[in-house]
Amino acid sequence: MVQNRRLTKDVAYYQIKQKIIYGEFKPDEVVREEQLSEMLEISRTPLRQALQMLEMEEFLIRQPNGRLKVASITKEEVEEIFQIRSMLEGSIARNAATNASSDDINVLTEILEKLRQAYHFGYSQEFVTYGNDFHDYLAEMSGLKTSVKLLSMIKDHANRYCHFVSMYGKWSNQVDEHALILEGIKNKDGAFAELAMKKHILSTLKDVINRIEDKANSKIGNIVD
Amino acid sequence: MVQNRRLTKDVAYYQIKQKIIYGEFKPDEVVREEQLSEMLEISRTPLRQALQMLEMEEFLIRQPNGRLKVASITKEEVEEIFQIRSMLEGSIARNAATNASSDDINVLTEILEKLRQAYHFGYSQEFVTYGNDFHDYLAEMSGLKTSVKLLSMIKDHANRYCHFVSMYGKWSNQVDEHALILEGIKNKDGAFAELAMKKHILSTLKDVINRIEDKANSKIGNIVD
DNA sequence: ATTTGTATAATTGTATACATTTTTTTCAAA
DNA sequence: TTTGAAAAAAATGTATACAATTATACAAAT
Repeated sequence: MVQNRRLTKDVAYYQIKQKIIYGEFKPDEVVREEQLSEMLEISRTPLRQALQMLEMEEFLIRQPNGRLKVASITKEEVEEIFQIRSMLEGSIARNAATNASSDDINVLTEILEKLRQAYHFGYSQEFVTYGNDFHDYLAEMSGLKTSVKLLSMIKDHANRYCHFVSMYGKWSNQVDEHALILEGIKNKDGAFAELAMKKHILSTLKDVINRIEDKANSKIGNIVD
Repeated sequence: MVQNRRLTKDVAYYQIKQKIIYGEFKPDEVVREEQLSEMLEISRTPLRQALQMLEMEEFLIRQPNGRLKVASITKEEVEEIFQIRSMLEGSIARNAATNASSDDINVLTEILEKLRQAYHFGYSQEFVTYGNDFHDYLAEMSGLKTSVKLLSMIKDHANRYCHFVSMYGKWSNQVDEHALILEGIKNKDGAFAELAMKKHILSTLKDVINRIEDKANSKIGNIVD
């Protein structure tokens, strides 16, 4: 009998990654294996598997002396990540438009409506969730496995930065931008959907950059650049 | 004293990856830890670190029962990889053109000349090497760390496929295409360099696809699609 | 006071033993 | 002959012991 097991390494991977994304582990902080294995109450063996994964994703950086430190976040890297996202998600939107079934369009329409409601009532947590749902559903539709894989690797880095500069509730025009993408998909217009998606991602980047400048001006928090 | 150590896991990672790329381990073949640890004469602990890396890069696929199998190669995935490469390397060429120093241009000119010679004399091994050198040097120049990282992950997958369909010596126009990219860089024309690079990558994809069709027609070898 | 060398502690790297899960085999009953 | 359950084997998952490397503390020399 084959069943999907919940492996210790995967749980550890997720937990450590969350701690990095949400700032419990700070940029450039050194993490030790014993410390982590005690914290997560697991042995070093599965822990090291988890650390290896995070090292591959460059959330953790192996120093020449073998110690691991939490990756730093620079503004330039975040800008690059959004540039890459605009290209990858652009392709995804184009392919999704080509492949779209009427069921797909119904699902996306529902997600968009929930996004609109969340925005209207100021539910920032739900707003982020439905936004992600929209993008994830498109990714699934596109069938572009490699693009989706690469995207998943870099998205969390961008999310980390967004949390770092407290982006929640700072988005502008996101509802309309998503609606425009859906418009292209409904019309099976791949080129339109691609362009709308690229604009949307770059507009999101602009929001993030504005937020960085706001924080820098008001001298709140310590922004790494 | 800090020194760069040669870790068992890294050696194992490289060796196993080579065996996958060059077909010693075949698509869908199941690999066992004990088998590999005996073959490489290392214990399971560093081996498992290496396997974890290859799993993250999707050269190895973890099945629900925990067994690892060598990833398959489909024509669609290769096409997608080249599409992504054209985008990433396009950006890289654009940034490289912006950043180019006269030293950089000299280095690239030398590499191009070596590439031309290798092509002229039919040295296919050197031809591939200098081609890679050209792209790697641009990648370094661009300063786009994330793009370079993602590229390195997907390139080896494409190389694997190229070896699979015996691409060596089947390239057309590569010398001229590289020359055109260099032209854009010399003129600091980012848009031109980006376009030339994109065309170059997609032209390479076309070569690969032609090769697939040739092989399919002549019934040589077993092509996965 | 600064540097250098050495002993000690701390940390990571590796091997191996054990636990758990999955697969295969065996063998009896239908 | 087929089926199914139980036992055995084989493979992966985890914990731990040990080895090798790196960092620290501190005394001695300059």
